[in-house]
Amino acid sequence: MKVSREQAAENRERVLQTAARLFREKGVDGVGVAELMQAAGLTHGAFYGQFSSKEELVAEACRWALGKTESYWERLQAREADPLAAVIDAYLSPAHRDDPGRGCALTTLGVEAPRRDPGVRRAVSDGLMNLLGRLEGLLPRRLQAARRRRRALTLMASLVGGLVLARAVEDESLSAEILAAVREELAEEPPGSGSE
Amino acid sequence: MKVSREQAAENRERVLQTAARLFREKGVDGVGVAELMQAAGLTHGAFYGQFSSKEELVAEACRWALGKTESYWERLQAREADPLAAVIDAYLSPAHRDDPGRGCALTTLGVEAPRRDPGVRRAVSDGLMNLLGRLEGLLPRRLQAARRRRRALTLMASLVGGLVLARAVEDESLSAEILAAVREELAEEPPGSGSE
DNA sequence: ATTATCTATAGATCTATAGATAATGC
DNA sequence: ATTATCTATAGATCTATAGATAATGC
Repeated sequence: MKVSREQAAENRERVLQTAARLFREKGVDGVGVAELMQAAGLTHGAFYGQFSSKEELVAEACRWALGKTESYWERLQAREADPLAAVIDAYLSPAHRDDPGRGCALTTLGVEAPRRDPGVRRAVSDGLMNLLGRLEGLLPRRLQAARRRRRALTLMASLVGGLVLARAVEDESLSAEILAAVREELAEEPPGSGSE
Repeated sequence: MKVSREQAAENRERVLQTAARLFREKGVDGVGVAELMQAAGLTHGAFYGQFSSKEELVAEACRWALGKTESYWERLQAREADPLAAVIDAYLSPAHRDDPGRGCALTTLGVEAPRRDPGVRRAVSDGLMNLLGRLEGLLPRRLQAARRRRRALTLMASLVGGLVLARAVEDESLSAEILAAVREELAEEPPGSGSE
């Protein structure tokens, strides 16, 4: 049965959101189109009216997920007294670690990007560049632009790596230690010193 | 046809090495047992005489790959004047970025660990702990043990995240910029200051 | 009339196993 | 006799498509 144009757009959005969650949780190859569509409350066949291939969906899901992370950072920036510390603490929190399905896609889909279609890599690149821009904006103004840039790149790397490692290990106490270590070290390093 | 016990051990080792490479390159779900065995020069069926399941092979391949990285670091430590700088430069080199099949498994299999069997997580945890121990040993002695530990954890996170991001992006110049930024920032930060 | 969604299926994969084969090693 | 490897296949999945259905929107 056909649905209204509006309903169809809603359905598509729901597929995208479901895909973004399942791909992050189980990996792209760990989720079939049929399973995905069932989770979104639609049938397998309806998928190909919405997307031309699974790979196209992967790219759009990456873009969608990274956009969500960016708008989350934007909200933090608007309401927190120390937005940089807020981003770091939220990123390296146990809650983020334990919820990859809703978390930053760089730590999940980002690792799959190199072996996927150019569209996926494009989506990840764009998302990363946007997040880097946000981070740069949170760093102290007194730093030279080139320093801020370098600092933002390294910060992003530490966040991503810290979360990946905290998720990878089996031992809960080691995992908590990783999160705390990176958090503390990022906080302590005089981030605006520029005086090496 | 049966082969000698020695030959059988060689075959098993070759399967392990092939698996460690292909899993890192294409992801665990991206390689079938049949494809893998063919690449190792054996038949599909021979696999189940060597391993009880694909998942068991994944765990052993993780352990094998991380062991290789550790012995590589050990070699650097033995022959380089500044072994810490050597490890960092090698890790964040374009050569490492462009050869995931032979590179550090934390950046590839590490991300898959959370969704795999406990044996895989165990292998990754053990490998990571060994690498962390090596890193701690490379940090300046004058630092307190707790500081060294924290520094090693953060360093490892920056290395892993930097490599993951450098591989994820499409744009070669952005990728090179990421590697250089993390390398420089890790070198500049007075790694033994302890004077925040 | 158009089109979003449905059911059903083709064709290609996947892991794992069963049973045969042939060389090793007692 | 044992056993590492082989061929062949079962049974379950996977992506993608073809053709039917039924509600929307002109």
